[in-house]
Amino acid sequence: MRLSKYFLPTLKETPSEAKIASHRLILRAGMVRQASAGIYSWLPLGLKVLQKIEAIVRDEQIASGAQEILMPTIQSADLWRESGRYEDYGKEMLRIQDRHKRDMLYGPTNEEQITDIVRHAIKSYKDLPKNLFQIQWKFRDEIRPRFGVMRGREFLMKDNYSFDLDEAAGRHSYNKMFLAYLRTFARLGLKTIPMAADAGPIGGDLSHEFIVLAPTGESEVFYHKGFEDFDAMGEAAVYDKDLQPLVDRWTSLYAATDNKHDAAACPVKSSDLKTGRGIEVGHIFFFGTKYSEAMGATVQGQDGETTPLQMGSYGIGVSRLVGAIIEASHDDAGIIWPEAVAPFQVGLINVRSDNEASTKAADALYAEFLKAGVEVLYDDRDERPGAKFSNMDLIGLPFAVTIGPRGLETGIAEVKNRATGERTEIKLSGVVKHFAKP
RNA sequence: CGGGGAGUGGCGCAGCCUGGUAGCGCAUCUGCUUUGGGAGCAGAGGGUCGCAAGUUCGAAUCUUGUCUCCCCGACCA
Repeated sequence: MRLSKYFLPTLKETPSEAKIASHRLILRAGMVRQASAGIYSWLPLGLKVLQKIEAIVRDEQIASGAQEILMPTIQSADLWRESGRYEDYGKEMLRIQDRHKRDMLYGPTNEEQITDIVRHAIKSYKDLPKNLFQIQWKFRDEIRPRFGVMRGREFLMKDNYSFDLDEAAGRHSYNKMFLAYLRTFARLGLKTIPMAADAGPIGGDLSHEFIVLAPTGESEVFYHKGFEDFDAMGEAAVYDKDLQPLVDRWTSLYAATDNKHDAAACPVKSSDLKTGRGIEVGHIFFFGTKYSEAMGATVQGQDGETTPLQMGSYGIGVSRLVGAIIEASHDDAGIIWPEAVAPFQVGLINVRSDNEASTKAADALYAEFLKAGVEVLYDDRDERPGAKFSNMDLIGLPFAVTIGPRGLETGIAEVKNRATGERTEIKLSGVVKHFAKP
């Protein structure tokens, strides 16, 4: 993409309302624009990142055996009356009426809806297990939205729901998601710690939160230093074996957020206890028959008996992850994207767009990048070098390739690693090869 | 929902106390000079001062109402 044609409204100055790094940076980098409190439009650069995160989340869901569906954002109040949550959910739920004065709502989550789908379609134990997921916009009318995209009212969420015949099978489904979440966040370049959690309004007795460690996270977290040696990517994606030992290992060490942590009662000796800051990006629940009983979602077992489905639900805050990743990875100059979610892999800078040789070389390199299938953002604008460098640092592409008359004298380009700041000189002929995926 | 703060050009702000018809920096446009870390000079365009009512000869400025946004707290993917 040529920057001269790209819609990328970056800001030199920081909007006054943004107090935390990720909020400041998504605005400055031209990724989003606030529409109203807690509601954002996604601009090209931001949407690209959102979609990359979405793709990884989707990939790991599918790898775990889940199947993708898409449910509506607007739901009927009647379904929620069946589960009793229409009354219980409170003001967080946005309630609306259609032209016939029917009560509707903008879904804050979809347990009722999925249960309705499944109870009509699944009648036999032979249809189980099933795990269905969607990546869909949700709306929760937060008392106080803040932190930009990290705590919006409208947000993109991956939610999925497992259905099993008995509790043991349900726990296996739960464990699958536990593993899938560890892998998902690791692929996104994040260090996460699972923590035992209250089930909250969704209900149930088995629940874990996944907390991303970020120096500017919203809550303080306490965890056993042993977590630092755990490697989520090392967990092979084998889902049909017994996953309990793996889950046990990841949950054997102490971890708690500040509202749960009691320094006096903490079982970990202080030399083993680490503190940091974190952001909740995922939450999984196993709640058994809470909804299936209330809504009559049952199957016949092998013995002919009718039993309610064992269910779990699992969420990942996809749009929140955009903010969380930035909180975990930025510096004074701007964002530092992990390669897996970077909107472009490489930024190409022509420092002297008035210089014929420089422009020719940069144009040629750009064409070569495109041909090699490397995602490249080419700053071909007639701007001063300083403006181009600063802008490139701000939007945080993993690598910046600089072409200018000075390097052309010896036939080299400068490649800068955004994360490390390291600069290397590479022969022009070898630049694209350096980035092309084999 | 409790407490605090702010709405003046795309962004950041001054002006308000003490009413007299709107200003600064950045950005934008034109021209010239410049060009390896957010250039310089000259010129130009752009504002119902959140909205509504009121006081007044006259309101960005005073009064009342209202809407929106932000920050701190309790709650949340």
